[in-house]
Amino acid sequence: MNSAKKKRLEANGWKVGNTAEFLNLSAEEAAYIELKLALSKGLQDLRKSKKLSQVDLAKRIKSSQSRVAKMEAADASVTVDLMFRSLFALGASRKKVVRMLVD
Amino acid sequence: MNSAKKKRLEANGWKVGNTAEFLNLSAEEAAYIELKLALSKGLQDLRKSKKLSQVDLAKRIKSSQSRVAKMEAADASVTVDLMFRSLFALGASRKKVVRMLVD
DNA sequence: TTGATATATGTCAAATATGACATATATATT
DNA sequence: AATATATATGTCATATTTGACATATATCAA
Repeated sequence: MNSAKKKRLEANGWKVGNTAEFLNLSAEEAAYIELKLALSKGLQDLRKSKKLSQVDLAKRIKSSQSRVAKMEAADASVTVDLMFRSLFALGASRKKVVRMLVD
Repeated sequence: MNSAKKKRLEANGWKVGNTAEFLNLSAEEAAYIELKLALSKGLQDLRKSKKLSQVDLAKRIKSSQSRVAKMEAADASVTVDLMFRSLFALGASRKKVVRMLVD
């Protein structure tokens, strides 16, 4: 957004900011959520590339289909811990996982 | 280790393998532990570079000195979740954290 | 449409991680 | 050596995460 449009919007009573500001997220919270999103995307991509259903993956990691769905949705109830473990269980190397995390 | 030495040791009843095998770690477990180790090192380095004590960091992340010590020791009782959060709380960007994870 | 298969969402008891605390052991500084 | 300050380690009640389950909603083929 250019500066002129920003000023115009602000003059009309709009607060202009990024997504984090909109959601009232601190920098830490935003970074954590971004991390989760990157992991959830990476996990889904990897699962699909292996032609596995969520049920298949759930069996492999000794979890349940619903939890896999939640991981892929970056649900607030799942930790990045479980997501890393799942990626490793799918055979992803650390290098590969790191590559998922760099923009 | 070369093949000849390996055979010699095996002839004497030694099992020859890498650290993961020695500790009976699966590839996933090994990757997870390596991740933790990288994070614990990165966390300690960052904290020290900011001249903060474990107590200082604990206050910032609303935890306790003992838990910070455990994070830096990659203790089994701490999750990588808390470690990522702590790094972000110290102002580390995702990019910076990722750099900690690439060997 | 109907049935089959995959994924999403809500709930909950059980499992695990957490901060707090006590206390041991380092590591300075005097 | 003595004192102060930092870090390590063990324990525990409480909080959070977990797998499991039920059930809703897609997605796709016949």
